[in-house]
Amino acid sequence: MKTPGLKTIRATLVDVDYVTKQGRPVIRLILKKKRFFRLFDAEFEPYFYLMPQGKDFKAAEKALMAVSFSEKGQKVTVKRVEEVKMDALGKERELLKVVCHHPSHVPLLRDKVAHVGTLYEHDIPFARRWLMDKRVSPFDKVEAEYAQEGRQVRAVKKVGEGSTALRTMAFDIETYNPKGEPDSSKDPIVMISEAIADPAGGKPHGHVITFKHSGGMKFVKVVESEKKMLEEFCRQVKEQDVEMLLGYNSALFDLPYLKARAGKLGTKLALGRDNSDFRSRRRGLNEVAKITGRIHVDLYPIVRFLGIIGALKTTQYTLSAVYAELVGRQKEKMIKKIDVWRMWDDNKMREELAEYSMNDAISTVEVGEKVLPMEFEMSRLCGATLFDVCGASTSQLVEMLLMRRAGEKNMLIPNRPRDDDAKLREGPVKGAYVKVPQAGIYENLAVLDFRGLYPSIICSYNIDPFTVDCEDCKNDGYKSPSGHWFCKKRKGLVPTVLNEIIDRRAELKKELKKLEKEGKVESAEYSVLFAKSQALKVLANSYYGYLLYVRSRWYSREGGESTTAWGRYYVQEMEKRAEKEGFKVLYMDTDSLFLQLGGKKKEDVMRFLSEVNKTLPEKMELELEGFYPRGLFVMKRGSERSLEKDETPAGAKKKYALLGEDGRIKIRGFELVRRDWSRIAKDTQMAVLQAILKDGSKEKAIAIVKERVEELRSGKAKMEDLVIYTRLRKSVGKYDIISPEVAAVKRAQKEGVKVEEGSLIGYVITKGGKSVSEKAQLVERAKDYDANYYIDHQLLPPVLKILGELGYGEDDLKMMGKQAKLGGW
DNA sequence: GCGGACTGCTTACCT
DNA sequence: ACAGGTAAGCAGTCCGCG
Repeated sequence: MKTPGLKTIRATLVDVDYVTKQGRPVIRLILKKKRFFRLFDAEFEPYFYLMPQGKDFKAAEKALMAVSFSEKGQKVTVKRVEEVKMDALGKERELLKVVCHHPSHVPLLRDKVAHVGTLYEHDIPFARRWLMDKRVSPFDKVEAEYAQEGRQVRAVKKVGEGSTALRTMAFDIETYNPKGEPDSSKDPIVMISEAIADPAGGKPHGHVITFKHSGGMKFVKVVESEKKMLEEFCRQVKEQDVEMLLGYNSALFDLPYLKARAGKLGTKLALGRDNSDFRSRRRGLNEVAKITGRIHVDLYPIVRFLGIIGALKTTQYTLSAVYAELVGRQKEKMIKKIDVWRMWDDNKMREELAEYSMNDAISTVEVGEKVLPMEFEMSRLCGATLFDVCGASTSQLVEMLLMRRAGEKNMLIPNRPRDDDAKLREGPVKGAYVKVPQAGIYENLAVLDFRGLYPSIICSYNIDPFTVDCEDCKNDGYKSPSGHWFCKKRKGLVPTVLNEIIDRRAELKKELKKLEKEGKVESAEYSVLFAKSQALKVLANSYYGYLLYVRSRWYSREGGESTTAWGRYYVQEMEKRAEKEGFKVLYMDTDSLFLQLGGKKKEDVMRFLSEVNKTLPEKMELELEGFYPRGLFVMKRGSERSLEKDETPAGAKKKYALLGEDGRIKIRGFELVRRDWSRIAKDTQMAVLQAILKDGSKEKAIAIVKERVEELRSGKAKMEDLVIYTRLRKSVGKYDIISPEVAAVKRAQKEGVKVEEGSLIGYVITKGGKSVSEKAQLVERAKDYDANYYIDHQLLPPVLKILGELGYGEDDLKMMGKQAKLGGW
């Protein structure tokens, strides 16, 4: 495509946003070739769709064109109206496309034209709309034709996959904090560290900028004052031509603090390419910050997101905890944040503080290297900027992708429900099936599960809000066990997109396997493919939840109900077949079956799998999760009594331990995987489990328990092993019931301790008081501990449950409990 | 007034 | 501010007993 007077550039599209110039919106692109390169699009017009009430399109058009009003000094009118045909809410319809002068007019017009008809797509962010309509995504390689004058884009198209390599700097600040929390109106920033990522994948390197001598290390740069330090930091960002700036909680802490100090000291925080600082914007619950001409990414919300979807095991989201898990080793330098001010004041400690600070910035880069690849892929996939994707919830990601595909298919995007409509969608939906296990120890188990059960059902049965109970397919649609049926003629958007995701992921997994065979696990190619596969997995697993999410655009209660109904049907069908084959089905949860092999062999399991898979719909597959020499299900609390009647003891659901063939133990649901149990209880339960599953030795197990009881009783237990952690989800006053953690917080608050809503509370049960709540004290304030509580309520119950399965009689266990109470060991 | 049974609130887990 | 299913502890209440 060559047009006279136009230039062409091939580069990676990195970012899109818009500004207003002389009242008109101008799309701004950042492309990257060697450096960032800006292009503009002043021609792109904001618009929305309108479905007129009644059939009179001409009258509607007239009414729209007649709208004219002023708001905040600007005149608002409709620029143009076009008639369009779209696949709208399940059928072909005519609609009006209403073109406006400015994106900010859309919400203003919304109310003024509501009487003409129903509005659609009136809340699509303008830059995203541009990406959708131009059919390009961030991190695509694009070819753009532009007029040299004003760098106006005339045409843009995707020509391949772009590079995600950006010049990346991470930064971190240390603040003076004599009061615990720093106060930006008084307390200076004492150090700023910055680390530059090595494009070749090596260790990051960087500097610490400070204004007092901090040891003789090379990386420390001493300037005269705090003000000079801020200026030096900005100068570095500029000089290094930083394209991506990373921080950890930088949107909420570092950047605002830097800005406040800059204001106080009479200087500017010139981080942007236009020397501006940053702009904060609320998004959902969290705040995000944009820096002009660079990509600022706060890793904290990303890490939280990974935690929520279960990709991270840590329950603490401090940089060091996250670093330890992601990078696989402890951070080199650890200090307590409370000590920063003391270290700064101490000439001998300042060097250590500088090392710590440097280390924080370096760790931030490394955490970024672990979590960003998936975000890049998500951005490419959903056609939304990194800014939009980072820290977005799974429902937002699913929705971004659906909206994008809807646009490509000329399908109208359904509206998000209003608050009151969302309320109407509330109400219970029957979910998965869970089989009650029989408590006991078993030998030779096989665990089977359906690969991606819900996604495969949604695809196989075309489950979508606009295919459900379709009139044409009343008699020959896909009939779900819940009584609804789904169209066989038109494929819904949800299953279409989900299908693409599943197929693409299957391809990627093949490629990954191939690379694994070639020993290329460490290669860059492998990590890119892995990140893609991760992004697809996150999305695929979110569609079912999204169907039932009351605020979703593609909500379908019937679809969700049918998905779980089919799920229950298939997993129970597999149970019947397995039993018929001669396996005993011990336990099932949602998509999995635990078989007891009994006299049968592994080959019988494999044969069973291939047999049943022949009969399942194409997208559905039952897989072998693994073989386990031993497994344990424990009694449900309170079901001990039924033992007297010689009934089979009912096991607890969602609690089991399996011994793998490799000797590893897989544990689900036990106290020892919960953070609201003390470490001593969890460690002991683990030790007992090991002794029993691995060694089959109850003597060993009992010895461990005795030892720990003695430790507690004699007062030798370490405080840190006694802490119970619980999240304080509401503010203290809002609780109907004063549980131990709430009582502990209340007591601490009375003495001036500040506890934030949503923070993790660590408390210890002490000797003072009658009820557990009265005895609870925050760990920092606890002086002693109540040995009896820890023995009877923490240590013994979890282990007795396990020992109970070893034929260790109930009476023996009771004795052990009593003896513990009496201290008679 | 007491203790046991039960309910409801709450958290964190499983898939 | 993605879904439902589940265990479990503690507070608080109810109830029978005396």
